[in-house]
Order: sequence, then structure tokens, then C-alpha cells
Amino acid sequence: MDRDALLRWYDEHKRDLPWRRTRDPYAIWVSEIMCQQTRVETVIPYYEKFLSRFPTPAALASAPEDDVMAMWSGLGYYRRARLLQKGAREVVASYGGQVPRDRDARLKLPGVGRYTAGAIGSIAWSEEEPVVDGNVMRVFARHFGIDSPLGAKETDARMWREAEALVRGPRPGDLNQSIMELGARVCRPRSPTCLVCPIAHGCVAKAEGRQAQLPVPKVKKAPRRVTLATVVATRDKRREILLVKQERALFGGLYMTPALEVKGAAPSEAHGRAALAPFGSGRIVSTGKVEHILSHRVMEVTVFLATHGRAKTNSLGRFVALDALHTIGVASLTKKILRSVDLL
DNA sequence: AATCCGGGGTT
DNA sequence: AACCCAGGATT
Repeated sequence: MDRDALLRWYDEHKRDLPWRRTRDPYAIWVSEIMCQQTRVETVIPYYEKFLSRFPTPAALASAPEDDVMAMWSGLGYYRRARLLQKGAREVVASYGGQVPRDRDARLKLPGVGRYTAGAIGSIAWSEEEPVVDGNVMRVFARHFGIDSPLGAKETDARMWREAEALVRGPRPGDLNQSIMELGARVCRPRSPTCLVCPIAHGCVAKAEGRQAQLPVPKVKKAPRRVTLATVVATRDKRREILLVKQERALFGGLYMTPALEVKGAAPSEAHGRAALAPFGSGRIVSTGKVEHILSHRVMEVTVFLATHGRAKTNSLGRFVALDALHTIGVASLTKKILRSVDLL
């Protein structure tokens, strides 16, 4: 693969992204975690807010988890945020507050896998460490004509071998970013613009006209459909709502209206009552339905309203003022539910 | 090796 | 409506 052509193209065409203005390994780390399975354009505002609120590992380590989740609210994959904070605490506890330059030490940080470790090492310190992400796999599959399915062990091994080979030499960080940038901007999933590709001359897929057939995707199964009943309990003239936080459930670490999964029967007011039961009782009236689609779930949520409620706070749940929602972590589904009953 | 974990932009 | 995004942890 033509390293020089890649670098020339990158120097000319790279996007001006906020984390490309720093070589602070902590800032790079934050950006890489945020970018996991998330579009760069989506990440930018979150990145800037997050770094100004938590500018160092020490700042992140000492912050309340709810503050961290609030900053992450809406980004998705909330475990990333909790693991990032855990990692920051390890950095403070074991490495004097400095992200370790040693690759093995970096790899032991929670939430840091092969990709992230390589990205931090190559970008922050110009270490010759490879990265393989979705962009890289697409570019490699086309360029080398790799037609085994993504996700298969042999495919994976081949991708990392190629990435190893590519990153040897000057400017490893820029080289890694150049392939990812190429995948994002030129060698796109559909309609790649091969006419402007700096390495089209060596591309097997282009030579054989197989750009649209590569890479061969992994087979994924249909998302599970789940039916949920949730109850919106208010007090103080609808200015406060009852929210619960569960660590290990869906949306772990975030606050949500009390909910339970409904199996078999259609959701009824009894389900709403049951969802509210741990916190008290109230008259339950059905209101409407909300659909929420995730990549691995299709959720149909029936929303119940508790009126004249005697719901009370306990260790599992608490009332939160609606105008303080932005201070805690809340999933998009929760906001959707609250909008459906005109609370937002 | 398969599954889980969010949300949203693109096509 | 399908696809998939600067992936990693868990089972």
C-alpha cells in the first residue's frame, strides 16, 4: 500500500477536527472512546464540552458519576463513559495522573482495547502501533481483495497484519488517521469515489470492479422486539418526576422512568401499577405508546401516567426536577417518553 | 464465536 | 427500512 500517497492526500484533505489540534494523550483517549461506533460529527460537541468540564484524568477521576453521565447523555453506549472514568481513576492511582506510554499498561485500562490503545500510542507519541476500525477494514478489504466475511477470525487476523505492515515507518499516527479518513471520505460504504482515491492504482476491488461487493459483511440476526410498560409519576404540580437508576440493566447508569418488560399479554394498567409498586401506589391511566429503535432492539413502550400518586423516594428511585434533567444522565428513550406526556 | 450495548445520520 | 459508524466487555 502506497504510504506516501496516503500521507500526501491526508495532508491536503484531512478534516479540521478538535482532537487533531492536540497531542495530549488524555484528550486523544477521550476522543477515541467517544468515536467508538459513533460518527465524528456527532462527537465534536460532546468532546468539547467533556474536555472543558474534565480537562485532565484527575478532574475526571474525582467527578461524581452522575456528572460524567450527564455529559455523555445522548451519545449512547453509556458503559463507555463509566469505563473511561474508571480508567481515569486507574491512571491517577497507578500512573501519577499521566496516561501510560507503555502499550501493555494502556491495554489494561478498562474500555481500552487494541484499537484505542493503538490510536493513543500512534497519535500522541508516534509509536508504530496499528489500528483497525470499520473504516480500515473496508479500505483493506477492497484494496487487497479480502473476501472472507468481516468478523471471522481469519479476516480479523489478516486486517491486523496489514495494519502492522502499514504503520511501520515515519508518521504512524498520521498514517493511521489517513486510512480512517480515506474510509470515511472516499472509500465510503456505498458509492466510493475511486476517481479521487490516492491509492486507487493498487486497489484489487477497483481493478476487478468489485467495490460494491466488498467488504463481505458479517451476517447479523434480526433485532429482538421487546414490549415495555413504563410509568410516569409526577409530583409538585408536574415539576418533578420519579426516576430510577439501574446499573446493570439496559441504559445502565442512566436514570429512567420505572419500567418493566411485558411478556405475552398486551400491556395493561396492571403492568403500570407493578412498575410503580416499589415506590408506592397511585391511580394508573394509560396514555400512549412510544417506539424506540436500537441496533439490537425494537422497543414498544406503553406509557402510563400515575395520578394522585403516593409514590415516594427510596434507595432505588428519586424525584428529579424536570429543569434539572440535564444534570444527570438520561437516555434518549426517556426524553421521548416524557415528551409523549407533554412533560418536555 | 456470539451477544450485548445507543443513538443517529445516510442512502 | 437497511446500513453502519475512529469498539470493547462479557458469556
